[in-house]
Amino acid sequence: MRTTRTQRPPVRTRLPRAEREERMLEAAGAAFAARGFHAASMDQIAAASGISKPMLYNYFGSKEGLYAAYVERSGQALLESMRHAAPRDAPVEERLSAGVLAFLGYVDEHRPGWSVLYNEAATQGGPVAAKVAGMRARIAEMLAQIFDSDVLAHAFVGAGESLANWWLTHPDEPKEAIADQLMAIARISTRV
Amino acid sequence: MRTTRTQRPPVRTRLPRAEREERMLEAAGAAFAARGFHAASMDQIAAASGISKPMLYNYFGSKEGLYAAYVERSGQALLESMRHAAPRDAPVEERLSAGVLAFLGYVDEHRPGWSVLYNEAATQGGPVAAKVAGMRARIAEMLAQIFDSDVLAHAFVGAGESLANWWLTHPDEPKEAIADQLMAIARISTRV
Amino acid sequence: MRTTRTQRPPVRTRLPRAEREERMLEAAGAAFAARGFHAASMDQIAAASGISKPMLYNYFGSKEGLYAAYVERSGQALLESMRHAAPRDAPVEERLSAGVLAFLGYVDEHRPGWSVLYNEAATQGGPVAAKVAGMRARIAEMLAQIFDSDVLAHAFVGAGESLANWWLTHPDEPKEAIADQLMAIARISTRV
Amino acid sequence: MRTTRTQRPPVRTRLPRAEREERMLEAAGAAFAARGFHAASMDQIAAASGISKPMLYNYFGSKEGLYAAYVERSGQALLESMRHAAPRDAPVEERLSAGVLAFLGYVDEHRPGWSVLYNEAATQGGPVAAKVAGMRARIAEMLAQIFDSDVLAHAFVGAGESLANWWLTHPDEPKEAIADQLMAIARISTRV
DNA sequence: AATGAATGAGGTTTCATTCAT
DNA sequence: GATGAATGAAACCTCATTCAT
Repeated sequence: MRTTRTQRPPVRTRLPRAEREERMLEAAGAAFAARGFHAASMDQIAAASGISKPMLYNYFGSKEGLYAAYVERSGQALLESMRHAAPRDAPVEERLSAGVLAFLGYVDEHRPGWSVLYNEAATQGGPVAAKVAGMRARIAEMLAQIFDSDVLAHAFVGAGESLANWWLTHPDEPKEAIADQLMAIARISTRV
Repeated sequence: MRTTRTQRPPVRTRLPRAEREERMLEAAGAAFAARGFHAASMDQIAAASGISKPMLYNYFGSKEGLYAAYVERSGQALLESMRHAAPRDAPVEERLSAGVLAFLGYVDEHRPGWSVLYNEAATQGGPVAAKVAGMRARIAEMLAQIFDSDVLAHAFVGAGESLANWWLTHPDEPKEAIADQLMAIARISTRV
Repeated sequence: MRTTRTQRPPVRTRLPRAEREERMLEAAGAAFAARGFHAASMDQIAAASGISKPMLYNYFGSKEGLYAAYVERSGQALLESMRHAAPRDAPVEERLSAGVLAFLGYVDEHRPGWSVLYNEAATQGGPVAAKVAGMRARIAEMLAQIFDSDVLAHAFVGAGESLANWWLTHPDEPKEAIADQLMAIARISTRV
Repeated sequence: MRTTRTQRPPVRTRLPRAEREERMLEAAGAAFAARGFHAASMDQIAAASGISKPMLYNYFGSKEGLYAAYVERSGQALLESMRHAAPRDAPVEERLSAGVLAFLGYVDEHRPGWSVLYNEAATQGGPVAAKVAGMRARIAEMLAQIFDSDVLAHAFVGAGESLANWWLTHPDEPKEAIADQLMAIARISTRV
């Protein structure tokens, strides 16, 4: 009447912690991107990841915790991919171009991640917004070194985000074309 | 039991319909801007506007209806202010400059409105998102005529939005300085 | 600023009280029959009767009052129509037959009335149920004089109600055929 | 904090699913019978069954679902009790008599169930009414085989229902007496 | 470690009823 | 007498969260 777990391991192998976490974050990202933070429900996420709700709470503490973890992971991945796009000692223009391409590549390959990051830009309040703002600031810093201007750097970030979103609804446009346009703006801006 | 505002209203002056609506929209805007659509509650909005919940429903039908009305009003106001910023027959650069200033002015004076418009840009789903997208598209069209390029127009919109948000956290910067930077980008972009 | 009503009568003639009441009851009956007491709303009834809600309250005091008035009127009309169906000094069988036909005639011509009377028969609680029970009791009494048995009288009432409802969903059957069947039961019952 | 019923349950014994369901249906039946579908509230039912509202929704999906489940259960129980009242190969009169007694027995022992079934006969609309109508039709069919007449069968059902209700307010009358009267009507009707 | 089952709290919405004119 | 406009109260339902196993 009660299952025994004494002797030989039962059939269902216990997943390693990392993979469990991965699955949860994946499901959470899909839900958050599709319906927004509030409209996504822990029930859905648990069901979609095939893992029970108490596990979600065990791993992430709360809905906000799960959200924060997902945002964190997405942000880190984006930063990482941009940072390693070109060697540090490459010429400025090459580094910028590689960064832009990396950015667009990330958006293309991690739509939910990008979607959540972008939407959360503005959701005032909460420590999550701060995290996103911080990440954006770090990107802006990277650019500010190039543009020599905070304002221009922010403008460039906004232009990139806007184009990325526009691109998502015009998928025929090749990634390189988008990147070229952005580079044109950048090239001129640096000369201002 | 409720305070009256004027001199000798016999008992409790019935507010004219327009003013009531105005109050509700004001409160709704504040709530939506501060907490987002889902997290804002009709209870809060009713309390903040000093009007009972059933009235909210009587005027706007549903939470979505109220939201839509607010987005509509904010969008129209922004468009209007940009459209009338300069005479139609003024030189292109002047018109653009006036539009940019009008845009920044609106953001400055209607933070909740801007906040809601900007945040809801991406909240997928719902007919409201469509409305916001439509409005953004109309702005982009206005610009596309100037830039001769959809892509550049969208990039410019994004740059403007991003700068507007950056500016909100750096209020010391004068509006005109921001506008100048945007104009610089625009000026060059048109020459590309 | 305030309408004057001093000299000549304004255009919209004031309805006489009786007709107003009639209209309200008509609309109320339709609503109660169609959706039941609780599901019917005063808003609908007011709208359907073309008279404002405060008038409803002025005339009937409350929703229950309106309901009671409608039930009362319907019950009286049914009783009346059965009572006057045949002269008091007619032979028993003729009186019964006439009563049965009058009953079916009422059901046919006043569906909402009948519907409300029949449905509310059992909705326990409230003084309205008592009124319906009373009316039914009076019909049963009329019959008890004929059948010499309370029990049979109630059985006959039930049979009649059930047939009436069955008939409503089989309108092709002529009224007289239904009446004949009922009479057959009655005829035998009296001889038991 | 909640009382436990048995001897040494460690803390708060988790009720088996079946019993929980049973309790909910019991409380629901009482509420529906006493106040009708609309007037009964989920809050009351939850409180009366000592189980939280979300559980009600978890088990039955909605108020209508709970209602449907209760009606279904009551109807099945009534049908079952009538069907098994006498062996299929018993003489007609014996079967009918046993059925009538079973019917009265059910009414006597399951007042709320009967009350709900009887009231819902007419509540127009909804899939629940259809279910009740179906059950009544099946009873009528059983009878139609005996009476050789749809009309008489329906009349008999009505007579039975009416007598059952009359009996509920005259509990001194022995069940067998009521059954005898019904049988008398039936006996004659079959001979018509 | 892992989960089915349970709930307090709060959400949107509607309704009968009543002012103030 | 007559009504548009207003509201307190309560309804159904859902969700993040946590026991008890």
